[in-house]
Amino acid sequence: MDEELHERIRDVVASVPKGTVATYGDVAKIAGASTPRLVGRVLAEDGHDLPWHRVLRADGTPAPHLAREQLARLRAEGVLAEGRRVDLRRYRWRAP
DNA sequence: TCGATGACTTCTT
DNA sequence: AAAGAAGCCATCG
Repeated sequence: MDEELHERIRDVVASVPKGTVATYGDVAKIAGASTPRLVGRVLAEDGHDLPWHRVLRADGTPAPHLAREQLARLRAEGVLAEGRRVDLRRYRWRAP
């Protein structure tokens, strides 16, 4: 069932270390999702208990409606964002 | 069944 | 650099 994929995505998001961020594409790739859209969809549905704020887009810019909350939470974890863009070169998470 | 939508990415103009 | 289009998967009317 797709629950496994769901679970895998949640696991990957939960595996992102504090003070670090990951892109949807990376999460999708690591979790085994065929497309990053699935990650976004899963987070929108079951991401309420996950550090979804550590997941950004490929450009380092979060979604428009979440940007405010996202950047605030990231900043609280030590991730400094320039305007509404995060320095992925610096904070991007690397899979072990 | 078909068409539209969305926490996306990448290529081409 | 900025904008448009295509590709992708799941859900909803």
